[in-house]
Amino acid sequence: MAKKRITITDIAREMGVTPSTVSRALAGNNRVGLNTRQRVLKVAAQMGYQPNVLASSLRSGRSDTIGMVVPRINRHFFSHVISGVEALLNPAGFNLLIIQTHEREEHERKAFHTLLRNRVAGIIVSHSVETRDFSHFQKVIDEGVPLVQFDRVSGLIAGPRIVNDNFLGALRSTQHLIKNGCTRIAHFAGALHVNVYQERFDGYRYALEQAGIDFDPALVVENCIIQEAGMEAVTSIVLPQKVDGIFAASDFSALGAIQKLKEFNVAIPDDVKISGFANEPFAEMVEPTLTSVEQNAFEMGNQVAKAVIENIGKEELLSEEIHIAVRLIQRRSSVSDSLLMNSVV
Amino acid sequence: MAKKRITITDIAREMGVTPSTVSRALAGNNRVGLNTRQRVLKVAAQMGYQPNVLASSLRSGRSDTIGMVVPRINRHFFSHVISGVEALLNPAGFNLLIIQTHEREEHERKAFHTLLRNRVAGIIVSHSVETRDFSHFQKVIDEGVPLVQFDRVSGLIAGPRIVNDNFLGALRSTQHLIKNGCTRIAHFAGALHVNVYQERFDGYRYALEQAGIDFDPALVVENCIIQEAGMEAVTSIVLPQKVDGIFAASDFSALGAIQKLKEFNVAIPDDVKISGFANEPFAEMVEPTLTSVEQNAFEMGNQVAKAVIENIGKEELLSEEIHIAVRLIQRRSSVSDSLLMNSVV
DNA sequence: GACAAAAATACAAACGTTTGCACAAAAAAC
DNA sequence: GTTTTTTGTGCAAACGTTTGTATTTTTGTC
Repeated sequence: MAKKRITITDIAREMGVTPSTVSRALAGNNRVGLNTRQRVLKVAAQMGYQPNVLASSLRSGRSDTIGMVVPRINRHFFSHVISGVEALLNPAGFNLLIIQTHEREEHERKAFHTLLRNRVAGIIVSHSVETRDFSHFQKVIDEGVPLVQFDRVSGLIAGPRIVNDNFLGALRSTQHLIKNGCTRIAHFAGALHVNVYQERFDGYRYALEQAGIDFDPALVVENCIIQEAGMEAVTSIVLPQKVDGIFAASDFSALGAIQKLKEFNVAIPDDVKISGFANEPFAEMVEPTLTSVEQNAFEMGNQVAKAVIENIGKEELLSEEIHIAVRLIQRRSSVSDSLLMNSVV
Repeated sequence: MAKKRITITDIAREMGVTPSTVSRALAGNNRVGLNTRQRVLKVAAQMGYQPNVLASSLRSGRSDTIGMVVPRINRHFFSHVISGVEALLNPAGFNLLIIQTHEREEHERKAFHTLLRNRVAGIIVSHSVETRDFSHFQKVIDEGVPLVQFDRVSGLIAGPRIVNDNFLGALRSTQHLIKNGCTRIAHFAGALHVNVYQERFDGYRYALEQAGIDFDPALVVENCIIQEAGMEAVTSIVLPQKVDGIFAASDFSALGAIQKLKEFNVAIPDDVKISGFANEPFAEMVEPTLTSVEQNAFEMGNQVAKAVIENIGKEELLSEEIHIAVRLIQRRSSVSDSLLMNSVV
């Protein structure tokens, strides 16, 4: 395997200078003469030199790798945040080490260890749904590595937090159902110890309150974010409770509800109106198309990248919380009118 | 930032032994006494020691990081291959550095450079659709880094190739359309310089030939893999040419066709039968549900991981091509019969 | 108890960089 | 023409490990 790699010393020997000069030349240090610098660059290219990042980082104590820990990379939302992060980080000379936790707290802890052992310059994280103990987050900070949280964040941990405006999205979504005539609105909630689901729940309750509709706990389905749960909720809650609107904290459970309701020949949106959350790609493919709250994942990624870059080398993390605006996309699952148009609310 | 980290030397000093003993103890080397080894482990844990992978890799010349370069991480297929790779690689002590190319050859080249600079132990790649020049692949091999290609592979490059049985998938899919009565079958093809699309095209042609149906070049739409292209193809080819079946090399173009045909009130599957490729999640959400060829992405990931592990440290790459079986999933877009059932073909 | 063999540990160099400091040569100032 | 400043380069240590060899300690044998 590994053929002998060209090192800075090889170049130095070849040119009759010292490694330090070569190093400085490659780094663009202006303490080295212009023509030697150019010669070095030429020879390096000629010899096929590839800098050894390991040696460089070890000596300099700096790293150009940022770790990113997410529940899953194949979620529409997360993959777009990743793209947004890359879009700023790569031009800035950093690269991303992505690890998925598959929603397991244990994997999340392991991921943090791996990243710390690899001496990353910073860590970006959206925690797993299992995570309730955030001591590993604190450990990262204690090691002096900047930690940026996004989307699913814990308020107990210092540092930047980039979050969606879940409350407002939920509020607008529920208000939209009310405006369209719903009075018994069920909520498919997520795990309420996770901030995003708690906030969506809060938005839902606030909308009801504002409209003078009594909150009925019987209409809230907890842990209802996957397709199957949405289907079940139809038989267990939606039909028996004569629900006429569903605000789901997830497009997947909304999808399950649509499918199950169709089986029962319940008309959507005439009998039951539905809106989801996250605007998954399938939202405009399902029949009827699904009203949902779109999150600006790419923009969120940009803000995340900005935050992490800003905090590298800082003594103390700046603990700001940045809210990313969301917009409600109205589709056929909640509006019968064929004059329907997408509208930003 | 970076508080002082505990090193092996700190532990050694604390215990009154030398760093080499600590190193060997942590590595589980049996040249160090049992009780000192246990003492070292305890003290290390106590002091919160995190090994420095950079220093370790630099000295040992070994790395526990594998690079993976894919067009996009949010494609159903690729994200599942990634999971399959992780499933074997993580337990084996490796971690994955994932880089997406967004289908740009330039990004692919940069990704390779980044990985080589980081001295990864191996590289896994599925090339971008733009890539026609594979000199960067060769460079990786010349550097002595094992390169494993999967799905989209180039036959010009040595080393393991893990591929789907595209030919057979296309063959079965087209035969299925023929069996269900289609005689004028269009093919939505991809870029034919990419092996997967060429193979699907070949399978389509072979099926026609076997069935005694003349191949009509007018029914082949090149570069038709995205949704919009599928919609366009309906007006430009499908309707004017009185096509009664479509074998699409991509679920996305198949989806576009379904949507457009519905606009024209063409009955699916009665007037036109459609089958796609890749079994994207939306295939069973769209109306009518879409017949497609499922690829065993997770299994492919396993094979990829196996291949890369096997080839680390090898002098010469073993150039085997492994084919992963696919299966046709029959849905309503191609079968009117309500007695339809998923069948492995 | 002397001696060899085996086991445990220490020593020191190496991996490929970066970087503070020393130093020489050239340029500028007097 | 000497001194000062600037500019360019070299020297050598350091980053935190790993590892071949040397050395010490322990164990076993007679």
